[in-house]
Amino acid sequence: MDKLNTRINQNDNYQSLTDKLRGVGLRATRQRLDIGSLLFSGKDRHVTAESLHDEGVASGMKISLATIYNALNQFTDAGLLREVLIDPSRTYFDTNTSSHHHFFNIDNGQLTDIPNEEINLPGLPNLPEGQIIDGVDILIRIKPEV
Amino acid sequence: MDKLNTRINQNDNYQSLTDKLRGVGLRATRQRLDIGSLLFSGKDRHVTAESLHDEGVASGMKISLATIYNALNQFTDAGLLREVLIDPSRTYFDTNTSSHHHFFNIDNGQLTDIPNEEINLPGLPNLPEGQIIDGVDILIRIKPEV
DNA sequence: TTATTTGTTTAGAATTGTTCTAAACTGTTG
DNA sequence: CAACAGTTTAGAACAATTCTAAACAAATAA
Repeated sequence: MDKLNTRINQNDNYQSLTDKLRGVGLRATRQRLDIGSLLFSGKDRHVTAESLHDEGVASGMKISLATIYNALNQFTDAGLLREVLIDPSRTYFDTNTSSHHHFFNIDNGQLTDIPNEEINLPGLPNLPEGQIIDGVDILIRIKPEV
Repeated sequence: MDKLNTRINQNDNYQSLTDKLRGVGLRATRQRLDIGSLLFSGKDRHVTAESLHDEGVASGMKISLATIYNALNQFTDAGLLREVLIDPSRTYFDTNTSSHHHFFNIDNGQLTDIPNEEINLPGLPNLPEGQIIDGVDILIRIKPEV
C-alpha cells in the first residue's frame, strides 16, 4: 500500500483502455490509463490540459501537467482525440473524433457538440487548384438572448 | 525634416483613414494611421501581430510590437477587423469583416477567403434554449493532393 | 496660440500556455 | 530477471500576448 493507493478507487480494470492504447502503439502506463479513464468513460468531453490536470489531481491522481500535455498530444496524433479551434489562447481537445461541429457559448465559454445530422454543408466551394479537403470545422458562436 | 521623415513616403494623405478611425472613436495617431495604411488599402488581408510588425518595420515605420497588438485589438473591438480561428498558438486578424469563411492550407499555413456565395449553411441547427447566434465560422482545411 | 487634459505609445517586465531537457523511472521483450 | 526503449517529471525555456508606468502627442480649453 505504498504506491498502489495513489491510484484512485477504480474497480473496473483498465483492460479496454489498455487495449485502446496498445492499439494505437502507445504503452499503457499508469498515467495514460488514468488520463484515459477521465476522457473515455462514456460521454463525449471537451477539455484543456489545465482543466484535465485539475480534474485528475482533484480525484487523487498523481500526474504532472507536462504528462497531460504529452498525453493529449499523443492521443490526438493517434486519432483518439481531436483539437477544436475556439480560443486562440488555449487548446481544446474533443473526445468525439467523428465528423461533427460545435456551438461555442461566448458568454460562459461552454462548448457543445452539434449533432451531425443537424448541420450540413450542401456542396462545398470550389477548391484551389490541386488541393483537397483535409477537414471542415464549423463553429457557431452563440450567446444568451438579450 | 527631423521627425517628419520617419513617415514613409505616403503621398496620398491619410484623410479617409483618419475619418475611419474617428468614426469608431479612435484618435488618428501616426501609428494607427501607419497600421491602417497597411491593412486597409484595397485588398483583403490576413495578418498576425508579428507579421504586421515585420511588414511595418520593413517599410520604414517606427512602431513597437505592443502598439501593433493594441491597434489590432482596438480595431477588432471597433469592428474594423475580425479574428480568425485557425491556429491555437497565434491570433490571425482579417480585414474582411463581412460574413465569409476560409480555406486554411495546412501545408503552408496560407489562409484564403471563400467567396461568400460559394458556401452556405442551409438551415441552421436548433440552438440551445434561450441562445441566439453571434456568428458562424467555417474553416475548410485543405492540403495538396497526394 | 499656449496650457491643460486625456488618450496613446513604448520599452521592458510580467503573465500564460506550451514545449523542452535530462535524469529518474517503468513497461516490455528476451 | 536483465536490458532496453519508451515515459514521466520538475523545472527551465519559449513564444505569444498583456501589463506597467513614464514619456509623448492629440484634443480641448482658455
